[in-house]
Amino acid sequence: MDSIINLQKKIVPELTDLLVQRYQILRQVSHESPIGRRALAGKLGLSERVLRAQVDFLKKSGLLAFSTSGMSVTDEGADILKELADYVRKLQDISFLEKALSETLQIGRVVILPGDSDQEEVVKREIGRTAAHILSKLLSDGQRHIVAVSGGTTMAAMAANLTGSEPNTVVVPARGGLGDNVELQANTIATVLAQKLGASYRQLYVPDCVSEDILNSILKEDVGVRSVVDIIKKADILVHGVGRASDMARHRRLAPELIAKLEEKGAVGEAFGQYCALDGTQVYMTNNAGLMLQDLQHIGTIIGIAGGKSKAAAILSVIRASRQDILVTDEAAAQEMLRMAKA
Amino acid sequence: MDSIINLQKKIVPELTDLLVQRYQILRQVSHESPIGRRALAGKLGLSERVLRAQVDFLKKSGLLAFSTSGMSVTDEGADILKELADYVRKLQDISFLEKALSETLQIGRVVILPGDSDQEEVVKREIGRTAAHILSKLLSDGQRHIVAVSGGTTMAAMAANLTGSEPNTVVVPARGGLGDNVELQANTIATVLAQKLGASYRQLYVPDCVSEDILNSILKEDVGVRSVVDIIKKADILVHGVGRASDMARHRRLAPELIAKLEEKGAVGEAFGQYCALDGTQVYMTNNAGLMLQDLQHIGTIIGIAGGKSKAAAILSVIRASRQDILVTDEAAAQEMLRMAKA
DNA sequence: GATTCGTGGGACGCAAAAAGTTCCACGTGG
DNA sequence: CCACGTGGAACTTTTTGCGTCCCACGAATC
Repeated sequence: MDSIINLQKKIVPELTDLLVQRYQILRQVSHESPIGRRALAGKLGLSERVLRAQVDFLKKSGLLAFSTSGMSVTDEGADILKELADYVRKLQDISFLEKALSETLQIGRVVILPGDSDQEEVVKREIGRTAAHILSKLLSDGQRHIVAVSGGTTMAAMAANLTGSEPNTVVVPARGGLGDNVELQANTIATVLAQKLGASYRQLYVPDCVSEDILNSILKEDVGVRSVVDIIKKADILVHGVGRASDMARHRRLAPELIAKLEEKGAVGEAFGQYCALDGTQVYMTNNAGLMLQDLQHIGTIIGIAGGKSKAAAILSVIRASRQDILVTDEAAAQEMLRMAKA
Repeated sequence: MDSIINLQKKIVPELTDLLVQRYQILRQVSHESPIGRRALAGKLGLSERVLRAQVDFLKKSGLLAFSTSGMSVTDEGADILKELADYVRKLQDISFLEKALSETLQIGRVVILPGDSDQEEVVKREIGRTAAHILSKLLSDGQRHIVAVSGGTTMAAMAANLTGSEPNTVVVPARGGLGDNVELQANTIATVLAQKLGASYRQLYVPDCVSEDILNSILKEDVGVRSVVDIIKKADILVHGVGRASDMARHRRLAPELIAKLEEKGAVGEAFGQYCALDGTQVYMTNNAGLMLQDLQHIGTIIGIAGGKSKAAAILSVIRASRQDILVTDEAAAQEMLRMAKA
């Protein structure tokens, strides 16, 4: 049942509005019958003409009956209305979720894709594709942009789906490298993204887990790293994924005592090197070059992309710790976050 | 799942064509990729422009990818296509059924409504409503029509749903009265129908089960009956229901020996007084005034309306026995009839 | 009993979207 | 090197959607 709804949203998205509109008309009529066109149009905020088109259809379908005193729903219409209720709720839940999340968490724009990334791999792809679309729109204003990106599977999904022609844009990693899987490193993502966009890119080769002294000396002496860091600090768009703190700590092979410390302080989420607790406090930041928390306020647009019920706490912590302008996530994460935020 | 499909067919039927079209495009591309617009449009019998609109949409949705050698489906498109297959099959089954039945039984037009009248009362209503719509269209050509109707619940459902303004039309019962339930008699149906249409009507008061002698004397002496019969013989539209032979025989309270004879000869279906066997032979005809089998060939349009899996054999027998121009039935009956016709 | 209000139905006309048509630059394969 | 089929785009025609106004009619109120 859910799969059908998602399928339809994908293949005939224009149906949703129409269906919801007809449902609303039917419902309104059932509550206020008999009611005339003009009054109904007023109630629903529709023009009389556009309402008439729908009403004529519903009449032709035998769901509405007309009398001299106005229209009312037929028996069949009442049956349909009852069945339709569930369906529309499912269909609408998402836009409702988007609004609720946007208001609760003070995020300018929330986009939610149906499903759960944890369960269906395709949802993560969908998040990536949607984020790609949003980024693409942002970049297409003709101005020069500096885009900072993080790593991760979701970010990779975004990069894979991006196309465009933005020769003025520069793509940089938000922070220095992150071990293991090359394909998911910020540097790699930045490269792929830049190539897809026809943009230029700069890379930042700073290993993780270096001591502060070594890092400082690199920053001082390595003019290549210096110049890239300077560009990063001037980024006006930041796109980042979100990881679960425990996963990321293990992934980065942090020292056991550090992991213990993170746990103790309640770190649940991680984004571009900063570890956050559920209440939004920053618990720890990896010792690396690139964007710092204090840099975020100067960035024009911060886009977070992450999904899956298991990541809800992580996403929430990151949102609370930093600012967030656009969030692209999935239904499962959104519902869980809303539940947590209320508690 | 089925309920959603029916719901959508009812509330947003215009989606169906669109969805099927997009599905067909996706499928065709997946089979012949890479393929270009023109070739694809040719294959699908679409104009290039209308195909392009759909193709652009599918591209925007990330289901189709374009290269210099043509278009092909993306991974996501392939997933969608797979899921879509079941769905479209369900959606299309009916139009497929309509075509198959129309060809197999040599009926000009077959209209099938989803569901089973035996199971859901609402389906019978739907059949009536659809038939009403068709009749209404037929009558609205401004010409003078004589409409002959039979009795039965489905016919009553049709009459209930009819509206129009056809003062030139005359409605008559196809044959003489049929005992018991007044509301379902042909005379009553004709009256209701005429009133709903704003048409005039004539009634035929001839009791069932009279001897041939009495019938003949009535026809000779009763000038009222004579004149109505003359009108009936000139009918250009016949709308009739179909009954199961055994039900009708019991309903008409035929003599036990006659019932036995009917059974022996394999009567399964009944329509306006004629009993038919499954192979299309006419087994028996009630002794009454009105339309005879030989009159049917002079009638312009014969519309049969009946549904329910249990009536499949009856409908099939009647179709084979007489001519049928339009058949309105339901999915269950249609499937069963097709199965029988193949066997 | 007259009047006024709201009803559904219908008609006109403009604007925007859809669809038909045609052209062109380009990559591919012979 | 050329012919062919491609995608992209521009232009024109047609259709449709929708705003607007009007009318006949029944009901309720005065």
